[in-house]
Amino acid sequence: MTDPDARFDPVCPSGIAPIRIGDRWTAMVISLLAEEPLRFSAIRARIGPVTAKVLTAALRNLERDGFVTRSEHPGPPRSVHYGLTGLGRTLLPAVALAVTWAHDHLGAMLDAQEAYDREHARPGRTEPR
Amino acid sequence: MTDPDARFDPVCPSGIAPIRIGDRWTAMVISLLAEEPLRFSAIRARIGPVTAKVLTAALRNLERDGFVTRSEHPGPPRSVHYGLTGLGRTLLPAVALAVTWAHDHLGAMLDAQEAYDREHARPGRTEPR
DNA sequence: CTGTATCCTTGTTGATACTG
DNA sequence: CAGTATCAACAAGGATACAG
Repeated sequence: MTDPDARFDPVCPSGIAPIRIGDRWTAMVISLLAEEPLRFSAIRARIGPVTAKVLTAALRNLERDGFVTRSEHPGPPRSVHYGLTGLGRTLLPAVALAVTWAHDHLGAMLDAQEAYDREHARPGRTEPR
Repeated sequence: MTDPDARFDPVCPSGIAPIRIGDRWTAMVISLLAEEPLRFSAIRARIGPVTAKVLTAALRNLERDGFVTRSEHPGPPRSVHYGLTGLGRTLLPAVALAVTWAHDHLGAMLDAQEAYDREHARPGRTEPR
């Protein structure tokens, strides 16, 4: 909330969390737009490593589902603003729950995975990979 | 709760809902096991159209994540029982939220999609596809 | 600046056949 | 009964180049 740019990892740090909202970038976009409407380049800058093509696809799906609005402001240079709709806001509790779950239980899940892998990776051999 | 077999569609009716828990069958499996531990064939019968391979993969992932336990009872015929762990139960609120969201807002989302498709499908031509 | 057009890699889901 | 082994089909995600 204090950084102007590129911070992020609340939900699905690389997609490891079991609770997902839409595709890979949907939850982040919804989180960002919940605070304030943003233009394409602002969203992209804050999310970080996402190509224009993929972010465009995510925003198109969001728009098609009725979760975000898209408004063009002619230029040049032109700008396109995206904002959350009321329907889009109904997803915020789900995003919040995903974040809370990850905060509370992701570590336990990762530990369980490690234990499982240790136990099921060729019994008798201690070297992983 | 009264049917012994094959009923289902609470979460992700075909994967259209935007909130997903794990892979395609994870939410259903968790919902089923929340009521009572079940054996492989029972899970499969209740879910319906899922192949043994895919259900096995889902259960393996669930086990690896520490969400379900797997206990073998030698036969023949043998049986393998699956049950929810405490960590697995932490996902129940997420499943419940997904079901509630779908109940409350899936219709609006579907309507938005229809409207979007109607508007963006070749303006001037009324024929879809 | 805000995308679109290709091409490519990877992951997910499933059908089918077979095994302890 | 409870899986495993293969093979096939498809969608998601991304790199790169280009366009309005």
